[in-house]
Amino acid sequence: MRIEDEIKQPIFRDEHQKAFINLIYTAGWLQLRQAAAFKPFGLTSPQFNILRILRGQHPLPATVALLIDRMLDKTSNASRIVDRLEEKKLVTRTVCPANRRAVDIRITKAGLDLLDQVEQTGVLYTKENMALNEDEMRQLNALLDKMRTVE
Amino acid sequence: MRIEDEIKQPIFRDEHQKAFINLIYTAGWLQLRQAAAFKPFGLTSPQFNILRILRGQHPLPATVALLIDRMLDKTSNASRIVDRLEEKKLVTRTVCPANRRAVDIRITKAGLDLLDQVEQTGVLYTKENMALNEDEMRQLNALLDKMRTVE
DNA sequence: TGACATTAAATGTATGTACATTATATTTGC
DNA sequence: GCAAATATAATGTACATACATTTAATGTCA
Repeated sequence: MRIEDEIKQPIFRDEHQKAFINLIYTAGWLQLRQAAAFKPFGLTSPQFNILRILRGQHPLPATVALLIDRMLDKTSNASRIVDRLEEKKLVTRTVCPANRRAVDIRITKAGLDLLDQVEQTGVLYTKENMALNEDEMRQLNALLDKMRTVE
Repeated sequence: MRIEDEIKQPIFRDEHQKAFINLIYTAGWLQLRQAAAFKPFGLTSPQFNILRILRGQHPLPATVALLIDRMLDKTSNASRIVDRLEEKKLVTRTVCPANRRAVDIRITKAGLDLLDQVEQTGVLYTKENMALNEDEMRQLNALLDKMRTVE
């Protein structure tokens, strides 16, 4: 369905305004689908993303600062998302011996297993979620990268 | 900056995964810029969007159901966003005389004036926020609309 | 060394998101 | 006319976002 019909706004000021709204709407649409896929596993999207970063570091630890650096949403509060993961015993938190201001965060066996489980359902980033072919995906990536080249 | 560098992930599984992450990242990037523009006026993005829908209806009222229907994020809680706008006296809420289950929501003069003020700064949906030309915007809109044609 | 700045994470507060439940009002079917 | 179903908005709860402040450890340099 075209964005005009999705939000019942027949006319946009220009293609810029329409692209802006279309982009935000489509990202929200994708995130809803992803959140629904995570739900049976008791995970939210940011929790899943942090687990993935920790697996990338494994068996080395990550600090909160490293998580923020790698996160999609850098303004979100990594500390509190790690709280939830720790409660679920998917990560551990220990004071870094080399620098006692920092905290070493590590993914547990249970965390690694849960990631595997989620990924085996194949719900992630797949063609089933996005009706574009390889070439269209490349065009989209190029447009998005270019869009952000302001200032 | 390419998405690879923005989130310091040099390799993606495929263009689909990259497009997924790029889309979510870029939407967040746009929303941050927009939120920063609204901040001097004491408005958040969802509050601004609801004011715009109400202006579109003005001088007719809108119900909560109509707001949800028109909102970009249909799962957000319109009732509570209207609470904030009412506290700031930018909208009024009265029980609909024709159907006392419904609530008539109207934008006030102060609300209309505030919208004008925000828009006169020219920060909205403009070329300054998105480094694509008219033709690229059209391509982007087409790709996004097509992307959502699954199921 | 000791005052001061800087770094790293946690905490506080307001708002929003996601989804379930509740409270009323209205509609429908008998 | 009245009980049950439905419609409409508000409320409750958990989590996340945005951003300011606090706490504690470390670095710097007179």
